[in-house]
Amino acid sequence: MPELPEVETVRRGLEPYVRGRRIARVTVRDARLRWPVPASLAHDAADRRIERIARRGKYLIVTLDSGDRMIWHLGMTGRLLVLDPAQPLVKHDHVDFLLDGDTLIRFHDPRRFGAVLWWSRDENVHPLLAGMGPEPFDPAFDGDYLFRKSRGRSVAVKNFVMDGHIVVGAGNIYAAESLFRAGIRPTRRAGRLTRADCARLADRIREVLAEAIERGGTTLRDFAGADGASGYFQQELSVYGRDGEPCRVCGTLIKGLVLGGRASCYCPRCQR
DNA sequence: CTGTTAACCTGAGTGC
DNA sequence: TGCACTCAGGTTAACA
Repeated sequence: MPELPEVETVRRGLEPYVRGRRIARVTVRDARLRWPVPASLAHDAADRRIERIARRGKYLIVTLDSGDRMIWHLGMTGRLLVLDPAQPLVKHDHVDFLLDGDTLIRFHDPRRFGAVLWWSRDENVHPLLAGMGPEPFDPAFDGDYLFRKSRGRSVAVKNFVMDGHIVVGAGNIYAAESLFRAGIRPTRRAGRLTRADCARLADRIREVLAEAIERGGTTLRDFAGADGASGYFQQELSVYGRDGEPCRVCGTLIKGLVLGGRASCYCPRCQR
């Protein structure tokens, strides 16, 4: 479910509720997530104060006053909701963070592709975050960067853009949408992009992600912000999930195909 | 190194 | 109503 805009929406929703708050109790009901929730996490996080919550790619990083951090990831179906502590449990409510006794942050994840991990202050870099590409809004991410990185690469540009080693945060939806706006077919080999293509693509990736954040993300099925509200960017989608429907720009039927094992859509006329 | 595929897991939707 | 089947927003392990 969540790509960068959805994770950022959750981060912004959580921030006012968690910043400066003390963790009274952590309850792990099911530790079997993408990686097991460390057995010591509940004890180690208890009584710590949350200094801030940041985002790196699709990971949320919760810094504690001890200097240790937690890494939260939503996988495909994860939710992090701010709730009243009396909120009844439902299926797939795997981890609770009770703050100062009156605010509950609840991690809910049917498919369990998400993660709740510990990042010790003794570890400078966490293995999951090492080797990640730049943030799309980092000045280091621009057309020149994309051009350099794509030289000699035969992979389809859509898979290239979704590769977290190249740039973080663009998943299946926003990769498709960025390529539409840039007028580039998802099947084009990355190494065949011109300098101008790369400049346009970098700009459109940033643009699409920024607009989606403004709309509170894209809700297709599962996604909800920390307050449980849906996003609205799905109304703005030009190609994702529109296989067989007319292009909003030229009327040509949107084409679907599978790239790197993922469903992809593009307009055969607008994208070359 | 690059590139491709399957795998992890559950639920929703479709067609018979 | 039930069953078999497909697909889903992410990521990585295993392979050629």
